[in-house]
Amino acid sequence: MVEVNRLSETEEGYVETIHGLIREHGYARVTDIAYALDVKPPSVTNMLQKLDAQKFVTYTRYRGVVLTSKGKLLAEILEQRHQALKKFLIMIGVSKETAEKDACEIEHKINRETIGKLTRFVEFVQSAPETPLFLKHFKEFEKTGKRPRHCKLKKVE
Amino acid sequence: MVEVNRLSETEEGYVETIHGLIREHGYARVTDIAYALDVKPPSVTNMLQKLDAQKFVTYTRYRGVVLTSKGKLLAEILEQRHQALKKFLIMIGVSKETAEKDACEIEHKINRETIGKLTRFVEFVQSAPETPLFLKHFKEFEKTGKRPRHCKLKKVE
DNA sequence: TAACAAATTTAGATTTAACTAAATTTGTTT
DNA sequence: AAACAAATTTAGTTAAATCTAAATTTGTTA
Repeated sequence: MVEVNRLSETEEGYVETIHGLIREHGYARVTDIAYALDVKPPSVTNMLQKLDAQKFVTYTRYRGVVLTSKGKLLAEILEQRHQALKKFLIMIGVSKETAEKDACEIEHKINRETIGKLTRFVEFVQSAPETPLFLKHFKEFEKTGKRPRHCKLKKVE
Repeated sequence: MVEVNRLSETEEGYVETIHGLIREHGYARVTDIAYALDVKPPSVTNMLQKLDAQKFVTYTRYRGVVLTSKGKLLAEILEQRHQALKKFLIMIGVSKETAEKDACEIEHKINRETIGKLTRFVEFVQSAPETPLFLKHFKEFEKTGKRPRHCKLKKVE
């Protein structure tokens, strides 16, 4: 696994947003980054200069930004974290909107160990041939407040 | 459910720490808060003044701090969040140390909806008479990288 | 091509939460 | 009680990330 210097939460947010915009529109303008992050354009310019100094992006005044390979690597790691978190939250019944928001916040805070476990947990559940029983039971538990009567089960054959 | 003004992550951390120290030692000194949060004493004094202004604590110069009922309420909510998160992380195999650290970070970020689901999920799992199958299977999956062969199960009787 | 509008950048201010160094208060010890 | 050490507070600085207002650049349109 490759290491990338730890950035501030805010810096990571910019890298992620730039990555997302480029993926969706082919480019990332100052105005669009500002809109996506709900900040004003001067704040974006400021941060682009910082990220350029750290070689996460290549920034040319008045022209635009692209991610360096270092930036792309970081963006991909963040994307993976984001997806794992979001999938997990949706899995336990959090709404898509909240899952999206919370994944955004949490992904910058969480340790490698935790994100690793969570990723594998999501893989585990998603690799199941059908919705695992425990999730069905959890839904039931949520509705009724009661744990479904312990299902006595036995392996066939 | 009662509402408490949303504080900054930092402010919440102070309230929580003060609560913890009082619970454990009966009082919370500036020096101890500073040590617990890994900041210097002047930073603590500064924050105590802010938290007092917002009525989360009662602070008397040179004398000490106590939580107001508003502060206690917030601390209890944070404590619940913290415990739910920590339990969940430990449940999926994160080490106690990392679980503690990450719970600390995440608890200030997460939406009410998410923490609600997570809390109920933890309750659900912990109310099981024994370690649920899916957790055993997940452990297996972690070790071998493979999902345990779909266990064909059938209800007894 | 000159003028204009939109986008971007610069300059400088603000806020939050930290810090250091110096001053003050408290409590203990002689 | 005086002196001293430890704890706390004050004063003033710093850094990160934001903002507004004003200046600059770009690209389009008359």
